[in-house]
Amino acid sequence: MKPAAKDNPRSPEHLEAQRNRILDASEECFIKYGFHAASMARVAETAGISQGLAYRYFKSKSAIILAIIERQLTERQSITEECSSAEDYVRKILGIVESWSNADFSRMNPVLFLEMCSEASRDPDVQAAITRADSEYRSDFKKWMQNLADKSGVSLSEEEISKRFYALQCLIEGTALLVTRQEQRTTSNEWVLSFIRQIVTP
Amino acid sequence: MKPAAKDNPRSPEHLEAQRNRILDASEECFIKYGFHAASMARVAETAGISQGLAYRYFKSKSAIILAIIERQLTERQSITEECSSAEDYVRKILGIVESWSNADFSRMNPVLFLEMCSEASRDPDVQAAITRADSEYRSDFKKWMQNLADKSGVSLSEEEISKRFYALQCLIEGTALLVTRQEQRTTSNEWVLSFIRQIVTP
DNA sequence: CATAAATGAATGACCATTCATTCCTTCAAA
DNA sequence: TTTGAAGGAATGAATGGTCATTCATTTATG
Repeated sequence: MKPAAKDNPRSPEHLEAQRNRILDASEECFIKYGFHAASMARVAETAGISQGLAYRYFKSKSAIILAIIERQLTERQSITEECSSAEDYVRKILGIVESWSNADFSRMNPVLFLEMCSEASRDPDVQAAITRADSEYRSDFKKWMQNLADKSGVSLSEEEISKRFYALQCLIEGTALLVTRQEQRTTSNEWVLSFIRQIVTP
Repeated sequence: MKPAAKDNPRSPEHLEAQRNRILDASEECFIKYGFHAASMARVAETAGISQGLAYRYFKSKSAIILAIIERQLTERQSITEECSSAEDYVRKILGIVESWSNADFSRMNPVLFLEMCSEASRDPDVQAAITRADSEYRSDFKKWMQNLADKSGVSLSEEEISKRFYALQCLIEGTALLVTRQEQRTTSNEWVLSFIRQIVTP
């Protein structure tokens, strides 16, 4: 019997695991110190590897941030695919906003998101990656919203759905921005939740 | 006759002008490169002074970011004071959101705002400064909203107004976050404006 | 002349990236 | 089954550069 593939340094599984270890460590460090203030030395230390090895897996430090965006996109796609019903979709969105409001950042970290947006305003590659992610989200939302409208016998134009998506983004990302600087939440976000419900009502 | 005080290096006016020059240059550089990636050399060059001089006016680089927040707070206070009527207040808020949507960042720069929030998640001093600014904004809003409710004969609790303010912040800051990464706006933000109007309706 | 503003070169730390080297697995030949 | 060569994975010290901050010195004013 062959040894377990996972422990074999030559196996594709090992390579991908290493890659993910580096991405995990990078996320951790970017959140803790910020993208520019996080050194590759600390990323390597956090990942438990040597500094040089990181450059076997990623061409440069900024290549890592692109890979993080890509990975998040992939993870999200699998989530979307497994949520079949329309109710699932909005429940998932509300779930993320509410978990953030309760300082639960396990699903998607708002500080990391901020860090990426900051970088997007300067690095065109990062901007392109995020724009691509945005349009995937939008097209998902369109599909879902169109379907919901059809069931209610309401007709919604492409443009109308785009406007709603823009408002939805504002609310989600506004929440992300707010929670990054509040030690503890004291205010309820029921207005935000009510607005989100308005948006998803045909 | 004495020479004009403005050109006199010993006058308090000159000292404050220098200080503001450094703050202006810092804002410009933080927007352009990000807080950690902007070097003091470049800040000094942008301000047209020597590197050492910046340290006569600010103890350290992070002291500058605190001073920027303080200065914005001061500027905003004078704006609030000069807007007497209730209509003025909401017109001002709508004006900011709409100017951002039209890529006009002259009033308050969203990228700079992002940079500060990022830093707040790591530097407690920055967090404290922003929290202080937040509560000034909130107390302004409370005063204004309470007044508006009274005129309409509606009674609004402190808590209710806090909730509305939280939602207002979400919408404003969500817009800020979105505009930092879109090359050109294609979507109208009429839903966002409608939500803001709901918030300010007693 | 005394004093404060301003300079800019110097300092020591730290950074991203590279590369000569070592470690480890594979696999074909004995 | 053992051997050893081949080559990819991993190391970590070295490199060249940049950074924030300091300070001896110069400049300008009252």
